[in-house]
Amino acid sequence: MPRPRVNLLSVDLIADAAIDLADSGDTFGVNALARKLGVTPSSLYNHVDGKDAIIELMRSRLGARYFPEPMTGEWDEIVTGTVRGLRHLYADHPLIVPLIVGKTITDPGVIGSYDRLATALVDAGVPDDEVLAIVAIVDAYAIGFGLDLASPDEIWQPTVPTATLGRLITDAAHGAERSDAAFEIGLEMLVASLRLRLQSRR
Amino acid sequence: MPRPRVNLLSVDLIADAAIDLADSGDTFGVNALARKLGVTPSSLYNHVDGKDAIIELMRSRLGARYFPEPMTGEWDEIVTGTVRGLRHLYADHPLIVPLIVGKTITDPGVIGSYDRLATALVDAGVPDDEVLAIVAIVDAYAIGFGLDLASPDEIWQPTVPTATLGRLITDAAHGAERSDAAFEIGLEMLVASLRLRLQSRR
DNA sequence: CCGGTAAACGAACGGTATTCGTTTATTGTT
DNA sequence: AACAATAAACGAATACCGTTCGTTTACCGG
Repeated sequence: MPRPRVNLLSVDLIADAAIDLADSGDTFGVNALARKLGVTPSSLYNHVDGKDAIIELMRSRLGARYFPEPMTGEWDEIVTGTVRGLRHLYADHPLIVPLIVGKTITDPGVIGSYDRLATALVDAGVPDDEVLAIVAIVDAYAIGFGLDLASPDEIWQPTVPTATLGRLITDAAHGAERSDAAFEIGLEMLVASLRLRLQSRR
Repeated sequence: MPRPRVNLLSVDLIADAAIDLADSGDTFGVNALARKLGVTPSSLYNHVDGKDAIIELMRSRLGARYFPEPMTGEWDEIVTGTVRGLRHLYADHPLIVPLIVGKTITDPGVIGSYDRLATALVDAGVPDDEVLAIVAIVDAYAIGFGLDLASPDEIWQPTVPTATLGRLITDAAHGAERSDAAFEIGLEMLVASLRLRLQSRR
């Protein structure tokens, strides 16, 4: 097929299809993505730089979707807003997490979000050398709870009898709204701890 | 080469070499692992069930290495001990994290560790439907801080000017011991929050 | 009208994980 | 001691995967 009259692909189309593909549970890859788009794998390289670039594109697009505008307000509002946004993102797209974990973040929009969070913490009085750690905690907290909400029965798969875990796993499947409540309480605890930490530094 | 007089491979040899390979930063894979062991890829399948099984084996071996005996004591000692152990594990082997994240845990030893943690929390009075969430938080906290300690300058890679992040990243490289202090404080906060949560439930 | 750009394809390359059949050393049994 | 079964290595083959490159051809600007 030569160049078609109307383009079959675009960066946004690829990003959206990639997110759908990852969400579907089928193993993620360039070939599968091309198949889903009804296109040859090589065609994708006219629009995008390869697999890693596509993944970074997914991060960017989801970031824009869940953080349409910069967080504003007091530092604690920015923290809670960021954590809640991340939690929703990871909960809605849990299978994206293994793809992006450990990969370097380059997207300017996402970098900007973390930068604003870091700036807010610095402005609030958090010592420089703890800001990155706190940002990491915030991120980890959201990831942990997002996964917990979305896939409670797939993380552990006991093949031997357990004292507690097996029972909890079967019960937890029905506790999504309870997980929600626990998340809110945990978030409140997190922010309270940060407030405490700030006061002791002043 | 036929069957050699003395075995070239064993499950433990494979597991250790796999951990070394992942730690080295070279892209992890069965072929590369076989190369490192001076052996054909197919030979590995005489001892091991494939890539995922090897990864699960790494988790198991590292678990045994960092948690040689079951945690005992009060619930808060078990929590802090587990988090510290996980942190050391992830900090010493940060490149393992992307390999194991999102993959189902089947190793009996590792399952047992989580099971004992869950049991301790239940015994301490944590409501059933929050135990899994807390275990997930504990895990996420360790992962987040482990990565923070081991690779502070690779997580973010700003290509545009930032207000705060860029400066913090360059400074943070020299702050490993500060990260250590922040970790301990964060851990103390975590346990304090759990204690508070327990009291309010009684 | 014509030349350059760009978007698709198809073919090919090197790499990966995995399977299967083979050789042969070791072990256990009669 | 002879022999069968087991097991550990290899080599070849398979079916992918991500990526590159050359080719075709539609579109757009001068």
